[in-house]
Amino acid sequence: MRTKDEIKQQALFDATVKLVNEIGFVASSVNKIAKEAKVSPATIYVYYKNKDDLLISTYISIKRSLSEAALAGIDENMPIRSALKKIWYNMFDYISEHTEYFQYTEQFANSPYSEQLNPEEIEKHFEPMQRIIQKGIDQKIIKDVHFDILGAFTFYPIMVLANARLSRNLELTEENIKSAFVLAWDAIKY
Amino acid sequence: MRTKDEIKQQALFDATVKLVNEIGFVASSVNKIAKEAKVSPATIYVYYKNKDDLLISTYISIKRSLSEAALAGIDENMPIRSALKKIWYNMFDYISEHTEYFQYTEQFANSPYSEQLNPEEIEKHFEPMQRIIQKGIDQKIIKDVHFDILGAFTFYPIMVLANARLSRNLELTEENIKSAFVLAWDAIKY
Amino acid sequence: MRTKDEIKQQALFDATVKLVNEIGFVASSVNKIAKEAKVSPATIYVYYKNKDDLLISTYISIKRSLSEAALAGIDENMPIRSALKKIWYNMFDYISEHTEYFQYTEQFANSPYSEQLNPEEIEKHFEPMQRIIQKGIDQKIIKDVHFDILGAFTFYPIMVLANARLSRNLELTEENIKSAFVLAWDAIKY
Amino acid sequence: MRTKDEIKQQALFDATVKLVNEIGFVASSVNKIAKEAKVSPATIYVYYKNKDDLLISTYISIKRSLSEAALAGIDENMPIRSALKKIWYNMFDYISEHTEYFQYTEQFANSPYSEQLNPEEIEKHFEPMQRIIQKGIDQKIIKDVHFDILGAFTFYPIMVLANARLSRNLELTEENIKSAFVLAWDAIKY
DNA sequence: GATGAATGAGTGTTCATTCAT
DNA sequence: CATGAATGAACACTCATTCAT
Repeated sequence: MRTKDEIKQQALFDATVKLVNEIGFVASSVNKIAKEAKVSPATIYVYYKNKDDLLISTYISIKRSLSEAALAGIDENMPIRSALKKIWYNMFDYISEHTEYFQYTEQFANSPYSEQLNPEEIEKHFEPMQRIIQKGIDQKIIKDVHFDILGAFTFYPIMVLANARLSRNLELTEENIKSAFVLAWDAIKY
Repeated sequence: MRTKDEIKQQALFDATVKLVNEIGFVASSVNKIAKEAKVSPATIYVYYKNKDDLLISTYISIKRSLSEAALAGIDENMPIRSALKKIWYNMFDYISEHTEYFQYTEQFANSPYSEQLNPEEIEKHFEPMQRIIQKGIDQKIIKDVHFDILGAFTFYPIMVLANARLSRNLELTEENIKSAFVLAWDAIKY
Repeated sequence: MRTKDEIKQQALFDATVKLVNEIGFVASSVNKIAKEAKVSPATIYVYYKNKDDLLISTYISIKRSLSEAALAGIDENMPIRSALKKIWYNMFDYISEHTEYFQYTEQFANSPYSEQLNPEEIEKHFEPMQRIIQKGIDQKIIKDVHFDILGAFTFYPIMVLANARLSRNLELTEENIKSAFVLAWDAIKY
Repeated sequence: MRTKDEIKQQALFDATVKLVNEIGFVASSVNKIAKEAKVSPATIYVYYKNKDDLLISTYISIKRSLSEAALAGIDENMPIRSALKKIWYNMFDYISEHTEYFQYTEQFANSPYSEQLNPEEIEKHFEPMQRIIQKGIDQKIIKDVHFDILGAFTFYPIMVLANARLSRNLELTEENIKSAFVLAWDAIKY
């Protein structure tokens, strides 16, 4: 019964994201998630080893789809700046269309669950970005500093700006996004 | 009658920060915090209204001390770039000396507890930074964009770089900090 | 899956009544009731919404069975006096056989839990008595006064006399019950 | 400091009665009573051995004052019926003026605290009633049955009728009180 | 595979009481 | 005498997980 499986699993994914957004990580119990997904709590243990597994799988799932969205339409032969700009706008689009996914990852990344993650599991999805940036460094278009520093000024500000909790006063207008990319580029460009 | 015991309150603060760092927000129960502070669980309710109050007060306390540390030695008549650089290094120093405080705030800010915060309670401590930046904008030294955008490229990257969870591969050497400030300044300068 | 266990629910009912009798309402905690019923405290919440629900349900259950016992063998066409006498003796029998049920209701009725009761929920079981008395009034066999007054002299004294706490010195002999009914009848008869 | 003592003790008495009425026996904790009386919880233990002692003393206090009120203007040489009628009206007056005292005694009498009472402590206050009734029996004015039975039809119905919880539908008009006494007298008269 | 029942261990909080001043 | 601080034990209730079907 392949179909049935996937419907339940999707329902669990949706319920998990929804609940964590509405009531937070702490309050999102297995029973509540099960009820939200209209499934028995025991059923969760058919699909996942335990609660941690459910939460971690949900996180990975979102991260994978974020990276796919970010890389849509990217060709590694594009000019560096154009490629980064495209990625930037892709991310903003994705985040503003899926704020609930994004907020889930924010909560997850700062919880101890994240320690159970194999970091490479996530990083591999973002390798293309890393490759583009490395190319920029090699071509002396981008500053030659540690990748984490570049990332902190390229991608991380997106998270801050898209996070309603952290940027309460900022509207995500086209104008503002454009300005933000200018700052990002000025920061990293050679 | 006995008088309230400053030492106990400090022990509760320390225990809260320590436990949240070690086992995370979710697992940090009142009983565990009390045991860590070598105090009865009931005693917590002498000093705080409830668990939320304890966590929120701890957060505010840290934020206040971070802002004080950041502004140490700052004179608002200093040249803009020098002032920001000083703040930058102050923050790095503080965070690297108090990683546990910092990690606490990261977990807190992404938990639903943060919704109970009056945002102005925190923002007021960071007004001097805001004033310095505004002066830079007025003097056409800093780009004229929304403050939240400037902040996202000035102060938030510090958080990422100092956060061991997010920047696993980066060592916080003098060299790296220096590089990072260059990026920050390039991002925001006019 | 398992099915709900009638035996467990009965055990909870018995344990609740027993404990309230032995140690009183105040001291009858959920954990103690669970232990008495040889059940996990959590199991109580499978069968009842919360502690109040358990106590209220237990009360309603007893009241229903008391009214059923009181009305056993009653035909509304019997002569008024005979019917009331039969009810009287039924009540005494029931109460003396189930002192523990009765004492539970006494404690319950004088606790704030009783305010959560829908009064009609209870009263509906005692409507037949009310109808018999009304017939007595119509036939000028019983005094034409408010039903609550008649009740206070008919049924309530049973409670007092059967209550060991209130009538410590009285033995519930056949003789005494007979005498008591004479008083009740003299009080209400036209 | 005699005066101060009595003020505090009175405040504790008032607070106890008030709280038990408002939130019930179960919820009336020592700390809450102390706060209501504007006194430290520790102070209660200066005046009373423990919580039980406070509750029991409060009960005895009320019972004594009820009996005093009931016997006001009673001369043991009055005709039996007049004496009883006077007592009856006294009780109604007292109860309707002090419903909070009365409700306290109702809750107390049905709690396990009452087992710690020396019954004679209370009964001695009601001896005059008992003597009057005994005289009635001797004079063949009152039925020769056990005193507890007579009491169950004389004084207890007052409790029911005055108890708002038990007689929700009854207004305590002059008319109704008069009717009720007729029933009481008819019940016990020879 | 899927379920609701069942649970021991734990949750945040309040309890009656004692301590130190 | 009078107090607020302090507490271990208990409170009602929920947790993540397993059981029996």
